[in-house]
Amino acid sequence: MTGQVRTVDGRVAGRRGQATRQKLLDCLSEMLSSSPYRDVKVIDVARKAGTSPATFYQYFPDVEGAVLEIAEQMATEGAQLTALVEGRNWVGKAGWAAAEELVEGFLDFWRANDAILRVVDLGAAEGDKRFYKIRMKILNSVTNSLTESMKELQAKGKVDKDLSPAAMAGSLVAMLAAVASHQKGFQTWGVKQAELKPNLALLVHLGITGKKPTK
Amino acid sequence: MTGQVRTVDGRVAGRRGQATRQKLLDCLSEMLSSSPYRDVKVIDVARKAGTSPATFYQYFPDVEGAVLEIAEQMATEGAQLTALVEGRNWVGKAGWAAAEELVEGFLDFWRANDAILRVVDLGAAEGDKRFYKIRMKILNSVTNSLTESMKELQAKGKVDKDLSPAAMAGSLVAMLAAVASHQKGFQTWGVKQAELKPNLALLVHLGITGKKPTK
DNA sequence: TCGGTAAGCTGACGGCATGACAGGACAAGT
DNA sequence: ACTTGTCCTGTCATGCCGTCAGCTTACCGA
Repeated sequence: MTGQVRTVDGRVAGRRGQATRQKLLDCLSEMLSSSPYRDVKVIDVARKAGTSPATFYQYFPDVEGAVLEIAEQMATEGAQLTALVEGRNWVGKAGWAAAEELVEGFLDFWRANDAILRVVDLGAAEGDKRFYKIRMKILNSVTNSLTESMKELQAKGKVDKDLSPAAMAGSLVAMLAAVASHQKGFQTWGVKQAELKPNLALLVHLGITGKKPTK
Repeated sequence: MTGQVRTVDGRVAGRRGQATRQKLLDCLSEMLSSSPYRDVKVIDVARKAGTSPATFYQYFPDVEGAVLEIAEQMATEGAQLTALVEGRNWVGKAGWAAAEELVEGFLDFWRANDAILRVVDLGAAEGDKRFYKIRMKILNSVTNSLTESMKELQAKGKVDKDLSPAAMAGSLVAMLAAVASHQKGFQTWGVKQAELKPNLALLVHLGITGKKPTK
């Protein structure tokens, strides 16, 4: 499917090579969590991985290239987020549960990958299509499912027809992503995690169904 | 109030110095719009401003320091966003108008300052308190006003009392900020600007009042 | 008009990251 | 032990960073 792993100069990487490569990715990932993206240097990553800068450049064109790789891996895992929405029933108590679990799952995923997601967000906002695509890959899985759910509700006449499901789903998902990436901020400020989740769930429910949830 | 403008080594800047300083800030601002934050180099900014790198370091400790300056200026202008919420009536038609104008004003402000806001967002997400403070300065003006509005509605019994106004306002503002910073993305994808705004306004209205708007 | 003083700017330099290359180290098969 | 292809590193040219001494410019009081 994805073809073999190759070095920058075209050689196929063997077992040892792949291990080194992965170690570099892991170290980079760690560095992204601990220091500003702008200050992450190839030489530091290489040192941390117990190798030399030259080795880094054998597997990646530059830091950005390696980041894209990590992001790609994460995006693949992120596809599982679809499961949070797909086949859900948005009516009655089940609807409230669906909203709650969506919020929960989303925040968890974001917390687990916050460092790399920050960089992806920045890249996407700066207009880099490669990052944008990755961000889409993650968000689309949720957005599309939500859009479908809303369309169904519209078809049954339970939601105003003049709403754009895509825009609504997109806005909700953007909200979740934004809140998720500033979770620490909310905490530092006055808002507790416990208060945040029900509010988000409420907004999601209101947005999708147009009605207050029955808890 | 703000004291005099000073160089890094403590001298007070005169008229000429301030002009140079401002020119550097303008050029930096421009560069942030046209190239990735990570790739903005002091030497490029200096060249663009028709001066030397050494001059840059006379006024700013580093690129980040200069960015903070720009962000500070923007945050001051951003305080006017409060006007979009303060003293608003959220009942009936006026409520819908309030929601619409809030969304409109927010997206406009973001579009006008997207480059610097991206960087502020990143800095805040990375945990830098200085950037976080600036982000707060902008968002708080809106968040606090919204929180007050909700509390009033709660006092009148028009909104559930078990909701946290702060969390709700924070979530809504975070949503607006997120959607605003990915406006281009939404367009590139299938969602049109014209569809986006009413949906956001609807969500804001639903979140604040708990009810569907009367248009 | 004429210094004197402080502001303003720059050339130059050591230091470090980048990115390329060639050659040596290593593992696996014969 | 030898060969082959993979893997790593020493080294080097290049370019940016951040700092300093020192030069130029503007302002001001005598």
